[in-house]
Amino acid sequence: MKRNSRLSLALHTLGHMAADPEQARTSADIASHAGTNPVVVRRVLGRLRQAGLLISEKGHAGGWRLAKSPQDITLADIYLALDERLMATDTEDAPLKCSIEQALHHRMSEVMQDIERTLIKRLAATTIANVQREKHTAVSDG
Amino acid sequence: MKRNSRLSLALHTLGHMAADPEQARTSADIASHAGTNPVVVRRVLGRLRQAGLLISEKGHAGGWRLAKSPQDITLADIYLALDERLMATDTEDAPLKCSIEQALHHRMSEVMQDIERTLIKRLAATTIANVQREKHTAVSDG
DNA sequence: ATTTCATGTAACTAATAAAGTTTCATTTTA
DNA sequence: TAAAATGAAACTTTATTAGTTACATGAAAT
Repeated sequence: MKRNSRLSLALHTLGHMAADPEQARTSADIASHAGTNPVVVRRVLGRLRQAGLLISEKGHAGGWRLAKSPQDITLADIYLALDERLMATDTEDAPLKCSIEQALHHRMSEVMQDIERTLIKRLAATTIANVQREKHTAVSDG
Repeated sequence: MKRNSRLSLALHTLGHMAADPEQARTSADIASHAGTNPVVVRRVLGRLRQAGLLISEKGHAGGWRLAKSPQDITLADIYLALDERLMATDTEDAPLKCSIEQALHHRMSEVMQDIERTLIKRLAATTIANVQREKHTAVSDG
């Protein structure tokens, strides 16, 4: 338990959905397939719904479905929807007393922010449909 | 408490040391300046010592000192010494059952690893002496 | 030698965050 | 109206990190 597994769960679920976009899936089904709990699934997928990636429907034939075509969902969308951040540290917030401290922190933050922008650009280049397709041929670099 | 503050403590301490490299500092002094505990300081600085960035000496006039010139210590050295990793997730390890899961995870891992390499390159471009110098003029972008 | 002052380290406690669980209200459809 | 699904609140469990206590070790000063 513990270590952030939201990204794992999201990738797993969206991967399956991209392979068969029409089929609605219940939290219970997803949970049992992913080896976790329906409430955990609803928590994670709820974030993806808020980001406009998924649709959920209550009631009898309800469940979860992609909100748009697999070609229109990128890894960046998923990353951003989960609100993950690189390197959770005090680097950004915190009071910061000395100017000496400030200088190094400021530089580190600059680089981190820049890297995160680059990461998002890179992730935006891959859709969940892309990866699906490549799976059937061979997995090459990007 | 909690949130990873090792990087903060390391940057703070090395920043001061870069400004006055000769002076040895005790864990107690560093801790009181940083608002934490001597044992916590020894834990964090111990990693920097293992990485060859610091020297510690026991006994009377003992304490902590830079192991090399400030110009030879980069932000990458610090980052690597602390063994921080971008995005702590299950992305890498974990068993991975379906091939569908594997495809997305693999792609995500590829991008993350590539980004981390880029990050380290970027961090390697700044030494703690650099930042110190810039502090006295003005803090500009890099 | 002995005292003093420092690190090194082990073991424990406290706080925090995420996962897992229970429970129930709400909504939709058969 | 009953059944099946999500939504969400409240709670427990687990894992990680910071903080603390205690003491062994080593080096220097007296």
